[in-house]
This record gives sequence, structure tokens and C-alpha cells, in this order.
Amino acid sequence: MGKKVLVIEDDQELGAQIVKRLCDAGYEPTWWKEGRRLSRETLPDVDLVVLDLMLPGTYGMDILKDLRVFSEVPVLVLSARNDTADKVRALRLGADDYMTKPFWPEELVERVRARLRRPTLGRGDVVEVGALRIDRGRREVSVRGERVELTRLEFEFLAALAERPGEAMTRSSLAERVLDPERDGTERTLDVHVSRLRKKLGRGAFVETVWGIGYRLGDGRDE
Amino acid sequence: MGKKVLVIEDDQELGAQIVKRLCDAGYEPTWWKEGRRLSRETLPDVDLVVLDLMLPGTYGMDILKDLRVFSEVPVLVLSARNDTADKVRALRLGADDYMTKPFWPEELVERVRARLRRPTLGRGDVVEVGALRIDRGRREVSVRGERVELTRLEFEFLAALAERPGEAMTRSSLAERVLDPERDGTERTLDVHVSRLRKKLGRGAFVETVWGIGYRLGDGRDE
DNA sequence: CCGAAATCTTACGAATTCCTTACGCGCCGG
DNA sequence: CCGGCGCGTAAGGAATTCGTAAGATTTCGG
Repeated sequence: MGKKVLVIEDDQELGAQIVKRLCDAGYEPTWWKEGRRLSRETLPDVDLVVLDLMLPGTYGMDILKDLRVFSEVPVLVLSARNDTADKVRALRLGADDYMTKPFWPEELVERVRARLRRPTLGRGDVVEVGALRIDRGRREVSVRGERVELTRLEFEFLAALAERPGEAMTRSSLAERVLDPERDGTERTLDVHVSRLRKKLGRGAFVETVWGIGYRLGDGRDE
Repeated sequence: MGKKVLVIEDDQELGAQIVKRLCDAGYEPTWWKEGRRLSRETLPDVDLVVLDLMLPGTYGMDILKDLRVFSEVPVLVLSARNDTADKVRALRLGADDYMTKPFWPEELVERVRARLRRPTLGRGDVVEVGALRIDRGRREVSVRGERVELTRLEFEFLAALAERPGEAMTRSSLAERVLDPERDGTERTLDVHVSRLRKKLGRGAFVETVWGIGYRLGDGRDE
């Protein structure tokens, strides 16, 4: 069963070339001839993405950024720009490799193979909001790269908010979702957890209060 | 805390440059100024290897070949030869990346980072997490190169965790998978096995507890 | 500027969860 | 039959987390 590879490349010739080589190597490529903004819904179920940064319309770097919000799929970036700043940017944004055009397709295939023989960390979806990073799989949270230890409820609460970053959630729905119905917890209880959570996350209150409604996950920057 | 990186590079200037940058980035580099044949014993406990292919004496490609016999550690290859055939060869031999000189150290650091943010579960049946090595095929476990004898259940438990290094698994799913339904074992039983396992693996608790959830396989270094 | 309502913070006791040790049972090889 | 070994159970104790109360603080409407 070949692994699935999504190729996002507008150049007809290069794209066809890549797709063919990948097929020959036993993979199952899908070819998108134009860039689209990605979301959890529009991203097909693939094992790796080959992404050309120079696409008409959408800027590839934005696609990458979008992608990393909800997916940890390995990304191999292609670009005509042989510029260290660009490479660094792409890698920082979560790319796994960066190839400069022109290149020989053999090398691309080998690099794809090199990525795929490593485990991908079964998409333990990671949410990043500003300097805050929430890893649902590992149940880990870090702020500015530093680990923050959270209790179970604190994590659940944060994870609930992180599902829709920026959107407000009512106290009642949060309580319903986070608090165990058995262990009777009032809504007052939430306040306490929020308080403790904020203290742990440090200043730059990521958990913002929406007065009279509930809470919201902010990027801890503006305000 | 910082991941360990072995730099094998004979060029004084370039080597110093790389080492410095890696330090700045929070890694702990070790610098070998000459190539040596590697064996299970001589390879220090590192998380990644930066290997220059053009070394006096030993041919870098051989070092890589040796290495892959007994270790799945990620390898980033450096070379002055910008030749597709060479790249393909190195990648086929198990290299994870190939950079052509000259390059800017920033890019190297980013590529190192890109490799290390992925889990290192090797292909095949060998998993390496930090100083811990789990060989599913041979049912062998070693810490820092030293064999550790585990009972069947202890091994099963560890292997289950090792399937997703770093991810938290619930106690119930672990119990379900590891414990024999016949020999009814309560979830308390898990505690005991974990306890015994930890004692055998020594300090640097590889098996981390995720309070209220279950356990997780850590690299036994941070904290 | 005032009061009421909503929210924040802190401290503390209780409950949960987890760790460890000790012990007994059953299986196997000698 | 004996001893070693793997495994499950029980129990005490340690560590962590959770809920509540109560007082402080903030927000909003007027």
C-alpha cells in the first residue's frame, strides 16, 4: 500500500515529472495545480505534502502556515529562491525540508522517502496561538518554548478553548465539557481553574474574559 | 534539556561555526574533528549526527553505512559535492538530509531543528528515545548501550508506549492492550509493573506519568 | 460616582490518583 | 520436591488535584 503524497505545484511540466516519479517509486500522488487555502476539511488524508512556494495567487508560505495550525503532516517545500532567509522561514514555519529549483526528480523522491521512513508523530494535532503551543497528543503545553505543567482540568479547559481560537465560549458550555458531572462542580469552580491556569501561563493573558459570556483564547499580544 | 548533536567535521573554521550556532540554539554539540569508524560502543549517546562526507582518511559514506547497521539516529550529511548521484546515495544509505557547501549556518540549525522536532522512531522494529533503545524484533531493551532484562509484561508495556513516543496513552488502553483478559488484572496492576519497569530502566524516568490520564514515553532527560 | 452583579484570587481540607513494598500463588526446570 | 521467576493483590503512604468558601477586584448601568 503506497503512501499518499499531495503535490501542490502549478508548473505543468515539473508537476507531471514529479507525479510520475513518485508513482514509479510506489507512492500515490495527488496533484493540485494551484494553491488553495487549507483547512482541516479541505486537506485530504495524505502522508506527506510537496509544496511549491511560488504559486500564482496564494503565497505558498501562507498555505504552510495555515496547514501547521491543524496538521503535522510532513511538508517538503520547493522554491526557486535559493535564499537562506527564505529557507529559515519555511523551516521555522514547520516545513521538514526545502529544495531549491532546479533539482533532479530523483533527489526529490529520495528526500520524500527519507521523510516517510521516519514516523510522523501520528497527528497529535498541535494548536499554536501566538506564543502558546498546545499539543493534544502529548498533553503538553508550552509558552515561548518553555514547558508548562498543567493539571488535567486545566489542560481540558485550555484545549476546549483552543478548538476555536479567538472565539468566545460560554461558561456553561465550558463547564459542561470540562467538569466531571459526577464530581459536582459549580460554575464558580471554573473561575478557580481559570485563575490557576492564567497564573501558570504567565502574563500575556491568553485566556481572555468575555464579560457576561465566558472566555476566549487570545494570542496574548494585543489588548 | 538540550538535545545532543554529534558534529563530525574536519574543517576547523566551519566546525567551530557550526558548534557555536548549535550552542546558541540550545543544543549540546560534541565535535569530532576527524572521521572514525563507528560501532555500537564508540557512538556516543546523541540525538542527531551532523556528518561531513569529505573527511581525510575515512570516507564519510562508509561511516554512514556503519552507523546505520546499529543505530537509527538521524543523520544530516554535509558535502561539497553538489551531485545528485551523491545525494541519492547518501539518502538511500539512511541519511535524513543532505546539505551542499557552502551554506549559512542558520540553515543548518533550522534543518537540525526540523529533524529533531519529529520523533526518532526508526524504520523497522527499533525505537530509540533518548538513551533508551527498544528492539521489538529481538525483544531487547537497552539503556545507554547496556542491556536491561525485562519480563514479558514489562516489555509489552514499554513497546506499547514506544509506538508513539512522547504521546500520552490512557491507563485503560494500556491495560487493555497489555494485560491478559483471562488473568484478570486490575488497573492497579499496571502501577506495579510500571514501578518495576522504572526501577529496571534506572533513573531518568523514561516512563512519565500523565496525571489523571496515563503514561507517556519521555526521553528521560529533561525536567 | 454608586451599587449591584460578575469575576478574580487565595487558602485550605478532602478526595483522588499514584507509588512502593511485601506477600502469595502458580508454573517451570532441575 | 525444591527454588526461581513472573505475575497479581493488598495496603500504607506520598503526591497531586479539586472544590468550596470568603474576601478582593473589576465591570456595567445609571
